[in-house]
Amino acid sequence: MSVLSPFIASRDKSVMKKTRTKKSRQTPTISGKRALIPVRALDFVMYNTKDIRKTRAFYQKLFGFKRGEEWTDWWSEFHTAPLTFCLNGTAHERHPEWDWSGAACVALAVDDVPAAIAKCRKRAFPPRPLAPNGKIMQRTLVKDALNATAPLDAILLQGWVRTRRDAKAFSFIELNDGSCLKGLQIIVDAALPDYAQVARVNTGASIEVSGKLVESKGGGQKWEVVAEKFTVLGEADATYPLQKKGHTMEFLREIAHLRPRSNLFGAVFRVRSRLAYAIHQFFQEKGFYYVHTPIVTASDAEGAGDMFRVTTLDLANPPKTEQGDIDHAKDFFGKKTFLTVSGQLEAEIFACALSNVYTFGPTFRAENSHTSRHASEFWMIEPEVAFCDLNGDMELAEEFVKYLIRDIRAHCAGDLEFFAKFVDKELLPRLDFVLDKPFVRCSYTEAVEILIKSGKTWEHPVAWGDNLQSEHERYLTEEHFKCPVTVYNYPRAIKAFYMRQTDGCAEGRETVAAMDLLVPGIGEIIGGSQREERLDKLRAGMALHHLEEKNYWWYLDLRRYGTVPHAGFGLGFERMLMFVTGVANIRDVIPFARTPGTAEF
RNA sequence: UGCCCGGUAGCUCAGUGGCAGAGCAGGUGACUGUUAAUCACUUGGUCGUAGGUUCAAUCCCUACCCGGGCAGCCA
Repeated sequence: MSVLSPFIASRDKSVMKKTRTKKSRQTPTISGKRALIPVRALDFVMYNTKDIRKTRAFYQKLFGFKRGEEWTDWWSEFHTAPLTFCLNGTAHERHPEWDWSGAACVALAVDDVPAAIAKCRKRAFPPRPLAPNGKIMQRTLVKDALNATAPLDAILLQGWVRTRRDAKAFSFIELNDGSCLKGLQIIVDAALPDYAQVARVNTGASIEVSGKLVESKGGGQKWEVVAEKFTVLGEADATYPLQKKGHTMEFLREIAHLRPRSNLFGAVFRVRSRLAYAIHQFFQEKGFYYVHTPIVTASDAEGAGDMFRVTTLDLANPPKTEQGDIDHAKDFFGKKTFLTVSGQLEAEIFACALSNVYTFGPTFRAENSHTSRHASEFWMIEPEVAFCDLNGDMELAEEFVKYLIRDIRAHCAGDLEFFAKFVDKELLPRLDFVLDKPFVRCSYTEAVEILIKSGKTWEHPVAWGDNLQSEHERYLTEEHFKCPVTVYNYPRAIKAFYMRQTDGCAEGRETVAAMDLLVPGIGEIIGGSQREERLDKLRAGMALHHLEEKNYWWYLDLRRYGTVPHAGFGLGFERMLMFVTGVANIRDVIPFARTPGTAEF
């Protein structure tokens, strides 16, 4: 077969009309010696281009064919080779088997029409199954199929095989498409013409099945699908790492590209998605505005851990000043820059304009932490509220945490049951307990007294003025109160410069309006404070922490012009997710975790 | 970063100073409306890497790498 000449659909109104019919979108059609060959969205460029020479130039550039080469040459290559190319900066892979459905059309004049059509048919995915009424079937998600209220004569499912069990006259296939935890059982009768394909199906293969949704004859599930058409889309051989047997979390972490297909991680990431949604919903319902704070920042001393440097300087040969130091003025931003550890200072700016705001985005800590609850890259939610004091802040934090738990309880019930069964038996009672009870509020000073009176021997001794250690926080929330605890009013010296000094403190017992929300099992999940709104006190705080005012001129301006009391907090998104799912390691609630020494995927 | 534990088949793990083991997965066959199906047979290994001790090291010692736990730092 050879293609004689290109024919752009838009140049011929009659052809253009045909391209818009549904039928022509599915299969090539013939009109005299002209074949209508459906192509995918990319080719819409051709379809819409008025000037054929521009189109040629576009494809010349795209495929690198030279002027004078026959159109035929590159066109045929276009249709035979899987191509990778770049359009509008996006890399696409041209799969050799295209799904023609929904495609635009380009008309070609060919000398051997049947051969051209045969070629196209071969390249396209098998045609979408037709329902009894002749319409193309739409895919049904497993989640929706399982919720069916009546049998269905025609259903189309696509997904991945979890397990196959062969019987004498048919096979059972458990299909999962990630839409929910549960899979759907597929029955493939050995008499079916497609049955030969079942032998190619192992755990992990991707398949497409159409057939009838019927009530299951066996126990264990309400619905099952009796296949009428069965297609293997992608095989998975014996090297597929996910087996039917349970895997350790550590092993699954090493195959982060496949672990979302496991029950546990599918559930974790569905809940993660819902939790993110619930966070926005909570704040939006309360009239908070969402602020995007910068990820690259020049503020390097917020007292929240070590920061990652951001630079375009040649590290092997950096520009130097006359004194021999690295000349940061020559760097991309003209100064030293870092990845942010918090959006709080910027959020304060917006709170002092829009009143109620929140941020929700990634933050970065270059701490060399090797624990189950620290990551180098994590997401944080930071509400900031104008005209709000510490009490209002604590109330908001409590309401927020309870709202999120209630939302996940209501919308992720199936996934939570799975966690309760396999991850943390106490999960559901604990979540309900948290919902029922008001959080305990306890001042730092009271907490220190409780710890001293406990009679426990501490690895780290308790003394007023020292930070509460992990063991102390755990004792308070897990043993003493057995409930989430908000500890507030911490010693001034151990907290950040921007926290509001408490009025009327005794000499040597100065505190600031800080609060930490501690929850059983995880420890600190929220840290927040009322911000110092008085210019003179803020400057004193900066002096105490040895910070240079010139680096915070804009922050100080907020106190110079129309200052207001305001407060906010930071909630670690992943820590909340750990609390809600019972998953013990932060690396297992992040799709692709970044921790010291690990940035795979 | 400190302390502790671990690294043996694709996965989960036993094991011993003297020929390397099981279950699951894979393969073959049987059986079966099955539910991580079952039964029989079977393929599969530089015992993390590099040194050292020893007649002999997967095992004992040292260093390093990787993973996990706890602590610090924090959310």
